[in-house]
Amino acid sequence: MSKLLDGLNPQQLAAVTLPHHSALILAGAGSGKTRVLTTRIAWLLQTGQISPSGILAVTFTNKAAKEMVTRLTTMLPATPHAVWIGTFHGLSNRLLRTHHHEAGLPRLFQILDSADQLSAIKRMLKGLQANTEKFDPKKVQQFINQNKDQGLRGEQVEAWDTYNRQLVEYYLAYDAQCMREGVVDFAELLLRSHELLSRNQILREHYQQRFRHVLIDEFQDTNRLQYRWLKQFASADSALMAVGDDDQSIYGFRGAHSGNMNDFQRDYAHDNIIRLEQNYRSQGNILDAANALINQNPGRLGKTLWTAAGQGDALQLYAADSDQEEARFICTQVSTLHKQGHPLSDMALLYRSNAQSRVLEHALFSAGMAYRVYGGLRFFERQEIKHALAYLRLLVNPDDDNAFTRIVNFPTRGIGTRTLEQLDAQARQQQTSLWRAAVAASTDNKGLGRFVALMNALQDPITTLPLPEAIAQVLDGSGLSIHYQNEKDGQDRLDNLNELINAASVFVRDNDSDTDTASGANQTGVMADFLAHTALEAGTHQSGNSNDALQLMTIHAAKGLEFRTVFLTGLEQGLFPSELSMHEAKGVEEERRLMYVALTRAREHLYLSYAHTRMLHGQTRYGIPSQFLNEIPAELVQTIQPAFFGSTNSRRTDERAFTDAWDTNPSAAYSHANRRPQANSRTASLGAASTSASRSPTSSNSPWRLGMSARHPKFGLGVIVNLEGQGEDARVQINFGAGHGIKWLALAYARLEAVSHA
DNA sequence: CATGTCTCCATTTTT
DNA sequence: TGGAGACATG
Repeated sequence: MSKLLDGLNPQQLAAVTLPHHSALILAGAGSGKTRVLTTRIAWLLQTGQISPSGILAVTFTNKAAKEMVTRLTTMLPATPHAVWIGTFHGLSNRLLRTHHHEAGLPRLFQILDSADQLSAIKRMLKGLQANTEKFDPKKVQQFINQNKDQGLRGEQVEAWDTYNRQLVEYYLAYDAQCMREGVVDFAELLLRSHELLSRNQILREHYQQRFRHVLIDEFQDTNRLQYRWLKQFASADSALMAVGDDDQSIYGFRGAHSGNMNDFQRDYAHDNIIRLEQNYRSQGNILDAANALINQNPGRLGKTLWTAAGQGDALQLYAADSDQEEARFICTQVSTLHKQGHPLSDMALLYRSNAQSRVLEHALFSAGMAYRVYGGLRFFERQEIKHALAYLRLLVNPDDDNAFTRIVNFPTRGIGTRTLEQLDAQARQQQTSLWRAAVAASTDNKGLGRFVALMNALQDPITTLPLPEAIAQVLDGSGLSIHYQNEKDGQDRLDNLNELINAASVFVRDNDSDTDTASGANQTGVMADFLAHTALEAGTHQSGNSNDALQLMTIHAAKGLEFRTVFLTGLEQGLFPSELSMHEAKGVEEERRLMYVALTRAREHLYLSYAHTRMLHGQTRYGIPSQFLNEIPAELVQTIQPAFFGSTNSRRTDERAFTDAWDTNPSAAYSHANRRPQANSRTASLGAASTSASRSPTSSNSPWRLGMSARHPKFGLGVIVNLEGQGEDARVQINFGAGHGIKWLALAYARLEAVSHA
C-alpha cells in the first residue's frame, strides 16, 4: 500500500487519501490528474473503505475511461470489474439498457450518432413539409441538442416568437419520431437517464446507496445536464470528487459550463479545494509564459503552475512573411531537430483551425517529411461501415427508418424515388414504419419484394450465428461485398468491411464475461450491444501506420497530450484569437484558455510563429501578430531572424506530386510522404522572397500599400488590409487588432502615420 | 442513375 | 482556395 502512495507530492497525497468528503481538485495541466484519480480509487479499494461496486467514475472520452481502467489494473492485484468507470454516455447507455422498461424504451433501442440524428431531422422536416431554407436542419439539430443539454424537453422550452415556437414543434415531432423508431440520440441518453432517476425514487435510492464515491474527470467540461445527472447518483453522504481545471475550459461552444465548478464548490466541496500546481511536464520558461498569459483572464479560480525542473530554453518566436514561408521554416526546424535524434512523433504542429493544416502539409510533403494529421472520419463513421451497420440495425430493429432509408436501395436494386415516396406516404398514413409498409407493399412491388425477402433471409443468421459470422453473412447477402469488389477504388472499403468483422470479434472477446451490460443473453442482444458500441465509440481518428511521424492537429485535439517540441502556428490576430470569437461575450477569454492549453502541451521546446500574409478563403489576408504574443513576457521569448528559407518556385515537381497524391487519396499522400527519401537540395536565397503583390488606391501616387503598418492617433497600430478609391475618395481598411478591430478610414481625413516595417 | 457543373460558404468537437 | 451540396445533363 505504501507503494501506491510513493512519489506523490503533498497535494496529490492529500487528494488521494482525502477522508469521506466531497472535494474539488483544481488540477493544472501536467499536474498528474489522472494519476490522482486512479490512485484515489485504488486507495479506497485497498484500504477496504469501499467495495468496487460502491465507486462511480465518470469521464468524457472513451480514451480517458480506458486509461483509468488500464492504470487501475496496474495498481491492483485484479481488475475490479464492479467499479463503474465510463463516459457519461456509456454509463447512461448501461443504465438505460438495464432499466429500459422503466425508462420507456424498447429493449433493443439503438443510438443515433450526430450524422444519424441529422438525417433523422431531415426526414422529420420533410415529412412536415418544413421550409428548410428558413429552418436549416443543422440549426434545428442545434436547437434540439442545446435544449436537451440544458435538461429541457420540448414542452419546457419557452418560445416567445413564431420562429422559436416552430422550432419547439420540430423538437417535439423529432422526439416523437425517435420514440416511434426506437432510437435515442446522444443528448437523449443523458436526459433520459436523468429523468429516469429523478422520477423513480426506488431506482434513485438504490443507486445513491450504492455509489458512496463519485469521481468526475474534466469537470470544467460538463454541461448543466451532466452536472444534474451526476447529482442523481450522489446521496447526502456520498463523497464526490470533481477534478478539473477552469483554465482549460475550451468547450464552451458546445455547452460546457465551467461555472459548474463554482456551483460544485457551493453545493458539495465548500472549503475542500485542493490545488495541484506542481507541473511535471514543462520546463520553467514555458510555464512562466503560460501563467502570465492566463493571468489576463478575470474570474479564475486561481492557480499558478510551477516546476522543479529548470527554466529550459526560451520560447522561440518566428515572424514569417507568408503562411508558406512559415511552413517552410517549420519544416527546416523539424528536419534539424530530427537529424539531431529527436523523434518526429514527439513533435507536434498545432493550429487553431483545420484549414491551416493544408499549407503545412504541403511544405512537409515537399520536404519528404513523415507526418500524420488528426481529424477526419473515424472508423465507424465511414460510408461503407455505416451502410453495413444500417443492415444490422434494421435486422435488430425493423422500425429504424433511418437505417431503412439508407440501405433500401443500396446497393442499387431498382427501387426508385417514386416507389420510396409512395412507401413513405403509406407509412405515414398508417402510422407505421417504412419497413412494415414495405412488407405490406412487397407483393405488389417487385423491388420491395426482393428487399423484404432478402432481409427476412438474413434474419436467421442474426439470431443464430456468433456475431462475426452473422456480420459476414450480412455483408455477403446484402450485396455490399460484391458492390465494393466491383467498384474501381473499392479495395479500401472492402478492407474496412473486413475490419468490421474483426471489430466484432474483438467486441465479443472483450464482452463475453460481461453479462451486466448485455441487452439479453441471445445473439440479437449481443448484436444490439455491438451496435450501441459502434455509436458510442466511433474509433480513433485515422492513425494508420504507427511509424515515426510528425503530429499535426488542432489545439483542441491536442488537449490532454504532450510533446517534447511544439510548434504553435498561425498566431495572428483574427485567426487566433479567431475573428468570430472576438464578437462573442467572453470569446477572447476562451481563446486565451485555448492558447494556455497550447502552450502547456510542450515539454522542452516551444516555437511560436505567425505570418504577415496568409491565404485565407482564397484571398491573401494581411495580419498582425496575435494579442496573445503581447501577453507573454518578452524576456521569455527569443526572436528568430528570418533567413535562408528556400525560394518559392523551385518546388513545382513536388507540389505537383503532392496535389496528385492528395487528389487520389489523402492518406496515400501521407504514406507517399512517408516513403519519400529526404531529398530537396535547398537552394539558399538571400533574403526571404516577398510574395505580397503591392496594390494601391487606383492610379494614385499614394504612399499607402497593402500590408503596410500605420498608426492612428486613436486606434493605435494597425495593418492595411484593403485599399480602394482615389484622390478625395481614397479609403483604406486597417486591422487594428483586438481593441478596435478592422475599420475603413478615409485617407483625406484620417490622421494616419506610416510605420516602417523593420 | 451516374456524373458533371455551379454556387455557396467558411472555428473549435466528443459522445 | 477547396469542399459540400444542389441542380442539370447524358
